[in-house]
Amino acid sequence: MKNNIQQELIVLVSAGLGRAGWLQENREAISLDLPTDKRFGDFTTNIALKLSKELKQPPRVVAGQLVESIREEIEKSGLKDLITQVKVEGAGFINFYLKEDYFYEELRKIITKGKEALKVDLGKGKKVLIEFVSANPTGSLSVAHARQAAVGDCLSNVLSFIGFKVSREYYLNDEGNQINILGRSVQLRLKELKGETIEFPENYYQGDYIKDIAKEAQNKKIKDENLGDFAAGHILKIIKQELDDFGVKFDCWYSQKELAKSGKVEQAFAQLKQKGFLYEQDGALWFKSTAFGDDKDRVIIKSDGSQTYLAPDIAYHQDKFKRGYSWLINLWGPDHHGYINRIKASIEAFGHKKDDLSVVIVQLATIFRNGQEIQMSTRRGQYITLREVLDEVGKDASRFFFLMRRTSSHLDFDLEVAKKQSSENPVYYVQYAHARICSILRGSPVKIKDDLDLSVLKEKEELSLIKKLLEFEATLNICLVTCDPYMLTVYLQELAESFHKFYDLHRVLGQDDALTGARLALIEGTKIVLSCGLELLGIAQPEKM
RNA sequence: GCGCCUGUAGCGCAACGGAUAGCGCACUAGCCUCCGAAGCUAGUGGUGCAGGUUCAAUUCCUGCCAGGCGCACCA
Repeated sequence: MKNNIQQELIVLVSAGLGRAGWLQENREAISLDLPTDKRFGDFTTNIALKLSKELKQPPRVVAGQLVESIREEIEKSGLKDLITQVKVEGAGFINFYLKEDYFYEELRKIITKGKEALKVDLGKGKKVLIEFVSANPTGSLSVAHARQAAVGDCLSNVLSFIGFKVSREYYLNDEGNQINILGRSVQLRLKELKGETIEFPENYYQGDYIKDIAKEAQNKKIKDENLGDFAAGHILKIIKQELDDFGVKFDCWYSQKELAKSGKVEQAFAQLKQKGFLYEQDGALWFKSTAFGDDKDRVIIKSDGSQTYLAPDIAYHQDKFKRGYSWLINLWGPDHHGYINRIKASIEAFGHKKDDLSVVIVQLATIFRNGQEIQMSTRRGQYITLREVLDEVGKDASRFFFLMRRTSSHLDFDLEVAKKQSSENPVYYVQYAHARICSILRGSPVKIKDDLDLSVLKEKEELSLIKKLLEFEATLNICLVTCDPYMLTVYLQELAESFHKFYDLHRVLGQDDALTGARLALIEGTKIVLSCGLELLGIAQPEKM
């Protein structure tokens, strides 16, 4: 839809450049954008500004000549009847003004084809693996995980909507140090249950849930050496339930323990060794990550013979590619940013491109309660959990909240404020628009006909609402390019605003049939886009609230 | 010390390098005999500091100031 006309306009500009004799091979791509200000046409290009230096002429002079060439090209093209004006404005922008018929036809596509009309195949079936959350099964999920879950799930939704074949994966650290410590923590609580006086080490897990697990282990007579696995399994069930309640489902839970058993780690080492990227020093085995731009080489087998965390992770990422994924996206916390170079080095060592892996750092959400920051410490069990946020704020509001900031930005979140202002949360603003539309549609005696005449929609608010609907596709593209779904939340607020403004000034029902019919179609189209956007966010689309 | 993130209105946040820097909360003044006032309209008020690149800088680069996070043969 819009992509098509955008492409056609770019061809026109390009032809205009050719006519003016300014077309060159190595010129950067012609950009044709939606103007930031709606008064400046429907599409705009700054190509004349870019060219002015090279041509040693003032921008407006260049633009003036170019616009003449473009006009001549338009006369010869199929767009002749759709374009009302092309003119130079501002510093030297060339702005295109489209006939309203174009927008009416695009709206008609949305109401006749529904959500299908909003789809555009940017992914072409490319297989992408999104790994996120991947929290150790040693305690309930924190708000940091909650934000990752919201972002990862929504990004997955968006990517599948635009034609990618997406798998959501959770890497499960179900063995190693942390699991051992977890097991010993339970063991100590067991001793405590038997009446022994214990001293609880600083680095052990201290939350009350450990005591609950200890009681259950006692009932089931779990042997000491199995306590770690038992506790991890127990906690994993809790985590799965928390994610489920948050509306996040994973396609695959990838077990580190299974990976270790499979021999894939050793195979990966053998390949790296063959390629000359491993060496021994100080009794340890090192990966030569500096060959790919890392600051220093990294140990993968310690001098005591055990593996570092990096070892299985190298094999894990290699295995992702072996499973047929050509694009990997990892959502990591900011504590992992130093880890990016070494893991990218590893995929390059196996012959993949650095950009085949996109690492998105999801910044922390800092939680306040009554203005007081809550310090996070998993081991002491002092942290706000996903569960608490869900219970206090609800799924829809909390998902929207986690998504409404750029993922790379910090998020401050006072639980008390969020609760108190919950009716003023932006999610309600968007949902309210949807419910309002449903209410009008319910009360309408008139039905939307396929052959209705939309050209009666001439009011400013009507046209800007239609144009806003057509920006949906560009919004999804921004989410793709930035690997960040937050722009969708911004867009939906703008769309809701555009609708509310229309609603306030113009009545839908009770007009003559032609106008009521057209306006019903307009709000039906708005409902479709709102509903689609909310669905991608994983948020309810209430018909009443 | 090194690396990453962030400095925009009283507070919380927007702005592919573009045109008059937007929105919510708060505050002020209005709008329901009429499709949902969880809404709309108007007003108040702003780019941390200093340079640089550019026709154009909130955006890119350098330095400084401030806040957050991370810098293991931990996971």
